[in-house]
Amino acid sequence: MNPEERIVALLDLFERRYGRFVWWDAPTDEVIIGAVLTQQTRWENVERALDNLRKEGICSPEGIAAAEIAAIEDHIRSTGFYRVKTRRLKAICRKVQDAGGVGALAEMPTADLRAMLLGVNGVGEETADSILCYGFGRASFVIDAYTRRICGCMGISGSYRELKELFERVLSGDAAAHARAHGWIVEYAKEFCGKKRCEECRIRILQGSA
DNA sequence: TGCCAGGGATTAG
DNA sequence: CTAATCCATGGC
Repeated sequence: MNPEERIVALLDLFERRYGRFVWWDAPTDEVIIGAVLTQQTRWENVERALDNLRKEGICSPEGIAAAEIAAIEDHIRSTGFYRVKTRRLKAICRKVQDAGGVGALAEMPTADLRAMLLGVNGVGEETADSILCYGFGRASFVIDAYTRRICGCMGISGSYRELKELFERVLSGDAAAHARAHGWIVEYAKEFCGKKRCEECRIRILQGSA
């Protein structure tokens, strides 16, 4: 099987296993903030921080932009790296505001919006794609550590761009399919890519030969 | 107890 | 372009 065929087989396996569920369904405001908070951090710890921000009514670009540094640091401490993340939140929220708010961003072409997000200090490719895919419903595939791990098990490796383009070729512009596929990868990886369960993982059989 | 989590920036080779 | 290091809390 060639790489494209392996991805198709992988996604078929996932759909049969998990069905179609929405992995991350949150308002655009929260996706922008959550995407930064989840960098190198377990989601459960991010949820606590988001709860804190919601209670304070500052879980939005406007809220973060107006809030005190020390207050934000305190609310997001559970996510680790709280000082850099506060700086990053301030940076991206300021940028969103300057651009006219999320409503204005929603009107932008995907490529332009992606370039804009990447221009923010603290927003790399994965964070930008998460925001595009889950916050703005764009067909922009997210490559994370899990995706790399699973691709590696199928004998597929490559740069961020190469892997992203591989998935996007297979998913052909279907934004909802992009969101589902990445969600499946994370669920599967959490279930099987811990040390022990690796033997139970069925992905290796997708390598095929030749 | 030590290791690692849904990264990114910076610096060095 | 790859590798190492820093950022830091929380859970198993």
